Amino acid sequence: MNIRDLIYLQAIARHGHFGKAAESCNVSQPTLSVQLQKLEADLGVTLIERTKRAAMLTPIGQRVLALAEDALTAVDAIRSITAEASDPFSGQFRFGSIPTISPFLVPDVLRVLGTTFPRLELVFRENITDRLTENLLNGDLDVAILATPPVTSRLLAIPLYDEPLLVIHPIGHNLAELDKLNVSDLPLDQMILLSEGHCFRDQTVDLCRLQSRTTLAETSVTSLETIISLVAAGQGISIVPALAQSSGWLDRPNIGVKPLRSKGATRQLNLTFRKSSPRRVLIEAVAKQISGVLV
Amino acid sequence: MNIRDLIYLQAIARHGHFGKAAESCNVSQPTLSVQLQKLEADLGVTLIERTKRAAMLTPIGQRVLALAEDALTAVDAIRSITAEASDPFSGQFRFGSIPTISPFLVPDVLRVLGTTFPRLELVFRENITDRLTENLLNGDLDVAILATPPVTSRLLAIPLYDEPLLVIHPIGHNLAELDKLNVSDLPLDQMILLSEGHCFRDQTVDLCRLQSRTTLAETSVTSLETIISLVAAGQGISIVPALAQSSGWLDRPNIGVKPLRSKGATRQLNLTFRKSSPRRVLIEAVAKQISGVLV
DNA sequence: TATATTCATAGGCACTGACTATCATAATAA
DNA sequence: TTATTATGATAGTCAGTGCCTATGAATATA
Repeated sequence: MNIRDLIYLQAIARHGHFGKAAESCNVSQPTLSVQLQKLEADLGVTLIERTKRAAMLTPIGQRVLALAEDALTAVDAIRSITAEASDPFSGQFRFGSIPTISPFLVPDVLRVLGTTFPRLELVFRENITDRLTENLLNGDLDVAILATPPVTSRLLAIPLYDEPLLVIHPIGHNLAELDKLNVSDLPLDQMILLSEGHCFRDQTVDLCRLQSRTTLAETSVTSLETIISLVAAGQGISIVPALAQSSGWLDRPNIGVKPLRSKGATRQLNLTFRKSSPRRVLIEAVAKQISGVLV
Repeated sequence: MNIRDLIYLQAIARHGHFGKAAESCNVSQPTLSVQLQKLEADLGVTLIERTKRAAMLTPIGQRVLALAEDALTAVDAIRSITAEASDPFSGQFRFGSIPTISPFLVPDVLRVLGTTFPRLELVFRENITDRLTENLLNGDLDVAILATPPVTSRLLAIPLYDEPLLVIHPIGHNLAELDKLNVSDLPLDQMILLSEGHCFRDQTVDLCRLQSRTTLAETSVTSLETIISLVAAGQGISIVPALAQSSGWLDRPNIGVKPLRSKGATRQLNLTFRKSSPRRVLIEAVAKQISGVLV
């Protein structure tokens, strides 16, 4: 059986005439004649009763036609949804980002992508790097904005932004007197860190060459917002990504901000996606737009 | 697009693996690979995202698969109903007969056909010859039991029974004294006829060489049952088919029955059907069974 | 690094669907 | 009836397609 055969059957039934049906299908009459015979032989029943006057459906032919039209409806639907989806800038676009990026970036990204790609249906998901990586690999996400390079060769990353790191401290803190800060200047026992699982915690710890056990118990919290509040309350110092400042999160009365000058005191944001993704064109366009937001 | 392609898509989606999918379809892996590429090129979208680890559906691939499965369901249904219907002795069988035959014959015919062809779904319709002929020609009936030969070469007829005609008269009528009746013996002015449209009326009139106008007004009625009752009431005489007697319809106190000996005083019952009917085998078997009833 | 796995590609072959030309049969007109 | 027209079926031919085997490229795994 064949979709074409079903269309032929439908045409013959509609026209009641092989010649006219053939014309409507843009094929010759013998083609229809032969193909219908094959279909009937295949199914083992007579679908059309031929007369010199009219070609009419048998009872079983009517039932087959009804089902054939169901099938053809589904096939038409396939053609129609794929015709829409063949536009690379349409359809659902699922992207994720980590908690230390999303509050500073996602609102702008959603706005820009929404206007640049109006036919895209944007779906956003926030989670830690490991979860987002899983989502990427099993196809639940199209892209993720991460601050770490891909952990597997199945993923690719487009660099978005080399983000400086900042030290924040209470206004009265003695760091306030220094202009240019180095990691070696920091009183590491006063550092407030994010809890485990956050890649930004790992980066901070690596940078300071701390044993992660040293400060875990008392000073790890689950969000940058909490860290900022604690610093503002004079409970310690911390390192935060620069986007926090440009988003206005550090504009608090009791907080001092200093750039961190040490070598490697940046984190590289990138747009990560499956190497096998069929939406490469769209993803690269999206990366360009996000980079634009970050200028 | 092609039904086979949809099956391949389904298999790849299920197995997440071209090789296994190919095995399940009993084709080689390159076949699947090439065919899916063609399908994707045809539709203009990527349906499957290929990895060395797994072949997974894209979002549009999932939507296409859902519709493909709708189509395949309909196709399976076609295969299943045609497999059933490929038995020539199954399915709906629509037959008709004229009013001057059905009361004597159809009950027995229904019983015999029902037991001989248990998978047949019998549908019966009674009407006059002209209507039944229309029904035959437009495909609303498979066969009809008629007492006249086909009016068009598009219909064929299998002879069933050469039915004698009988004269009925009131017991006290002077015909009662004659043993063998001829048409010339009949007092034609006392004849009660069926109304126009009934072929049996036409046969009777032809036989008696009456002008149909002569007796129309007073003595035409719409059923044989009425005729028999009128004769029983002494209102006239009539000619009835022999089956009326074997069915016991003439077993009434005041009715005398005499065979009509004239040449051509019979009517030939036959099973009429479209020459183009695809159910020739079944129809011939049915004719045989009806003939059996008539012995 | 070597091996195994997986999907893609290339070349060859058989089958199928399409065409044109023609036939057989039936409906219609002369 | 006989001639004409119309319809579906058949025959022969050819191009396209689906399938195969053999092989390649890229990745995962030992």
